[in-house]
Amino acid sequence: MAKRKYSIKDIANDLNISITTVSFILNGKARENRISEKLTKKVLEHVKKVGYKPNQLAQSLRTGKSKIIVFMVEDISNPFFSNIARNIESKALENDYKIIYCSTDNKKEKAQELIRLFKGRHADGYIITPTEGIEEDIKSLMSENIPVVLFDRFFPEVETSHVVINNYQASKDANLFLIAKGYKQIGLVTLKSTQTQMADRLDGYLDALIENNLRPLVKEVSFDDFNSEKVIREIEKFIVTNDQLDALFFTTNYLTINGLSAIKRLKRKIPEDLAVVAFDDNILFSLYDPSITALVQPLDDISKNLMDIILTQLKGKMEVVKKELPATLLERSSTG
Amino acid sequence: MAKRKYSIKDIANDLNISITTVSFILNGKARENRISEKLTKKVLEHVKKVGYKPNQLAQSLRTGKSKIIVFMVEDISNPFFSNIARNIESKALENDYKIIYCSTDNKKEKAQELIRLFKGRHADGYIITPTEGIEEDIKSLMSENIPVVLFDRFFPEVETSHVVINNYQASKDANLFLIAKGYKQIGLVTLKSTQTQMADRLDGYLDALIENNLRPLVKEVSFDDFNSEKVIREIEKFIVTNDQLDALFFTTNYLTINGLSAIKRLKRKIPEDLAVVAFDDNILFSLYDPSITALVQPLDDISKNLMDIILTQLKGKMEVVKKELPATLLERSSTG
DNA sequence: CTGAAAGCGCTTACAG
DNA sequence: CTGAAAGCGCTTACAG
Repeated sequence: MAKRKYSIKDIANDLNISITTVSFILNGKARENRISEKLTKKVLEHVKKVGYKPNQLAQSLRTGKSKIIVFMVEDISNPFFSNIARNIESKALENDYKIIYCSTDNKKEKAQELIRLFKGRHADGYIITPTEGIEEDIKSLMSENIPVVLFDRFFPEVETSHVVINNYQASKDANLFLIAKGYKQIGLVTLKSTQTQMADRLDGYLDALIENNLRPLVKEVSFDDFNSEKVIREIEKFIVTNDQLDALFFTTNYLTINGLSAIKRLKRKIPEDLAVVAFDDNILFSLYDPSITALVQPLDDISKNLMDIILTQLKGKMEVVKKELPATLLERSSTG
Repeated sequence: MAKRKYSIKDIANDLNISITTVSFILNGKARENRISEKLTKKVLEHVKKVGYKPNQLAQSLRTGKSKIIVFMVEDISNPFFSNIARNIESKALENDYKIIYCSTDNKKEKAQELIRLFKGRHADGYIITPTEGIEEDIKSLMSENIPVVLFDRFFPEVETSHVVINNYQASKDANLFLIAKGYKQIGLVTLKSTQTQMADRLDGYLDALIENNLRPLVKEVSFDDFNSEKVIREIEKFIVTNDQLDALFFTTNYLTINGLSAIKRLKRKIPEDLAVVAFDDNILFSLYDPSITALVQPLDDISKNLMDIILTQLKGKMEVVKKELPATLLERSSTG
């Protein structure tokens, strides 16, 4: 096993001072404890020379802080989440925090179990895409003054920090864009979900159509059926049974991908037979033939805001910050 | 802050026994310390009733184990890695381990810094896609008896457990397949790299061509230039200056994606003008028009083997296990 | 200016 | 069968 590590005690011994003094100096409390500049410098130099690193475990046990931030998302293998993961990881490391990730599969039970698990492990903070039904778990974290930031979606009735997209406006704008292009029968393919992001995307779509006296046509795919083949068939059926459709708006990445499969199988031409707009971008959409018009989420900006908020809270400023960032409509070839 | 947690001491108090006894029972050492069945049962029931969970931090400090496995990959936002991440995460959790991930960007310095960081944090084990030049760091971990498993690539001269793909054979087979299909001028687009996986893919290609008296034509994109636009242009140039090419074999996911962009810009038809085979699959390849023939890596199998090996080592059996798994050629439309 | 000592919550060698 | 005690490596209130 690893050799016994060089500890604060060894430093104290080497320098013939007490560990208290070493600890104060290491924690930047030399001044307030009126330790001489000379001694401070001497200790710091020695520490550097021997390459001493405090034992994080012991610090954690003593201070109750683990220097761990939990990044709990729906599915880490979804590029939207893994790209954000990538961004926050480096920022966390810079600030001496580690990120532990986990995937909930959007299942309430799994989310609750994970929160319980990490509470037991004294995680210092949480960045979460909440599943439905975990309001109480979030509240309980907050009542213990543990930093929490939600993203992608949130609970309107729970006062939490969050970073989301202007789902309503983005969705509405995308549909107004389709309408302006002359499309008259725009179908919506979305997930059966009461979560804010989905509700807002639906509302944006509905309002755009209603304001223009167009008839909404909504296909809700249920999340439990999240099996590609099944989803593809559901979308195929939706298209076939609504022959008047001339455009489709998909509310997520995955739905779009499955929708493209469906359209391909039905041999419908994009955009001649059917225009397509996707919520959320994907490398596939830029390379697809034709390329797919998409609402692009600002990944860097989302990541930056998430980390800013959680780091501020970790420093003890427990204010609630709510950010709504704009998605950008990137017009490509799938919309005529 | 969080209320003081219910500790082993409280249990001992509640039940009027010593913490030693509680600890033995909790750690399944009741039998060997000849603690009565009756008492054992009583303690276990009480523990369950009050919902006591041992403080992992204290256990870690005492035992020197952190229950953390580091998952250090090239880039967690690459779907190949995030899919494996997803798989190993659940298995780790089942076994009471957490996964901390980090991305090296394939940079030696970043990899070394991260290993140093996590050694300081007493990570229990490491799953790593090594960058070039970190042989000594890997050796140093192993010399301290810390479990390490490499994957995707490894150092032939360092005796480490690893899980890789049969890169040579897969690459050779894919090219033999192209040759059997009648392609005569097969170009290779690969990364400038001395790492095993790249070297083997190159060798497989070379042998397939040479055995069939065909002339190899290799384009090496340098990794530092890993900027999409630049890569696309390099590939465009490669295609244009080698007009006799009738097929391209790409050695990675990203190279293929950029290659498809290049081919599209040049308005070459796949497979009529140029056949395409990709090493590693991607959702894009199945939906692309035409769909792209790919060497599919067995993600589940890779993940399973990685976890099996590391968990065995974590249990103390420090044997070196080397796994080479087969990639499967999935024939689609891009190869005629 | 500086140090001895308590304590975070565990595990385990030792003693009985 | 069971318990008192040391110790993992820190931080910090208290005392001088």
